[in-house]
Amino acid sequence: MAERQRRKPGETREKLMQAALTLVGKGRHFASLGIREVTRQAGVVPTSFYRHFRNMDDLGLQLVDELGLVLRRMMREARANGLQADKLIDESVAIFVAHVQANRSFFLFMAQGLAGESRAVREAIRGEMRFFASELGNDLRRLQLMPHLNDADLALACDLVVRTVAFSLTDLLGVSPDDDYQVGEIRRRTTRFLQMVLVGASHWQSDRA
Amino acid sequence: MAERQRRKPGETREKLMQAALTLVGKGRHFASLGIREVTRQAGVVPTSFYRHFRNMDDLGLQLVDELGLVLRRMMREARANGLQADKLIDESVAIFVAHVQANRSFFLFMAQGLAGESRAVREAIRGEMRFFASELGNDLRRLQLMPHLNDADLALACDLVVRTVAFSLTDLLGVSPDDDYQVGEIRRRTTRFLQMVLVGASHWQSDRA
DNA sequence: GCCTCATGTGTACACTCGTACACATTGGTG
DNA sequence: CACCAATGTGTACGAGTGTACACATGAGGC
Repeated sequence: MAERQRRKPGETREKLMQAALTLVGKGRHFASLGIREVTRQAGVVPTSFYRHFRNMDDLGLQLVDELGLVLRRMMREARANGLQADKLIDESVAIFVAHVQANRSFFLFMAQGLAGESRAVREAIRGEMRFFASELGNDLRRLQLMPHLNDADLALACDLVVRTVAFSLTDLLGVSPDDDYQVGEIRRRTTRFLQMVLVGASHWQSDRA
Repeated sequence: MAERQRRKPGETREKLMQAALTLVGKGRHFASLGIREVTRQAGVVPTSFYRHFRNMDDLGLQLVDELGLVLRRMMREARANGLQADKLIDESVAIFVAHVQANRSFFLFMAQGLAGESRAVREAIRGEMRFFASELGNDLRRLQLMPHLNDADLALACDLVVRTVAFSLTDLLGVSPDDDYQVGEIRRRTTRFLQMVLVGASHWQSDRA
């Protein structure tokens, strides 16, 4: 056990979370992972698992927390990018696609968790989506786009945008990340969806019965 | 074995599929089900499984086929319902909600399968959604709504509608079927989403750069 | 310098799992 | 009637699973 000395605190914990993500990235579903399987992938003895997590659901919840960080990074980059409205959708979608490719396993976990086995994980992921939508609402209000919408309708539109992007996520995860053509098609298609949603939002007030 | 005599052909096959759905309905994820577990729920010996399915993925694929029947029934009912445009969205959403409640396990399976472990099941479910969207396109064209859209843009709008409904599906499956208030909220919210999408589609052509 | 706590290891046990094999019973076809 | 294919049953085995328990080792506070 000479190599034990250089171990940082929390290292095994990270190895276990990373191991779960790796398995998900290899095509496994999170709900079908077992404790032994994860510890094996992490190169750790099974009993070590319990030093950090009570069970697999607990590990899932902590993964959602890290997922939150990934999403926040993505938002920050999108915000820093540009403010001219015409290219805004296009570039935001591009940033989204890039982040998904760079963190494929995380987003696979997110897509699985939306209809996953653990209610707690499901709701945690939905919470992240709600947060994302509300931040988007803040931005749109600040940029004075959609000034004719009241708060409730703006929130509705933002929710619809986030849902649309989330569904595109499952498209994106279904094709090989190296298949530039398919990825480009999904990017274009997502952009069109969002354009259509925003056209709907622009004409919303005036069209209501 | 006196009770063996009254067995119809294919009965065990149905019992197995129903057993898988039952387990999914109880909150389990399809990806985490095992052959023994399903046969136990079906009241059948494990080896019987292989008389009808090669493995769990195979059973999943056959479940998707049955899911197709459920979706077609739902479409037929929606079509038979009414043709006046103003209430069309409202009533279609109501029919959707009713069918989800009546076939909860099937739709749970569908929601899980969208990001499931088996690529074949994933693509089969997407195929069903594509079919649904194309039928919706036929109807909209026949009813002469959205006459200003060319075929590609109409298909785009229909795809967006189907995605929006599919996401609402996961909302609906997340609340108790007896919670009338929450179910009603989801129904109203879904209706608003679809209205917004259709407003976007109506103003699509004229707004494009 | 010692003691304690957080962390990691090794062993063990009772289950469950997928699946192979041989056998029993049926309904339909020659 | 004899026979076959389809379908169901029972048994068996090796591998994998969750987790309990006792033990080892390092870091930090007294």
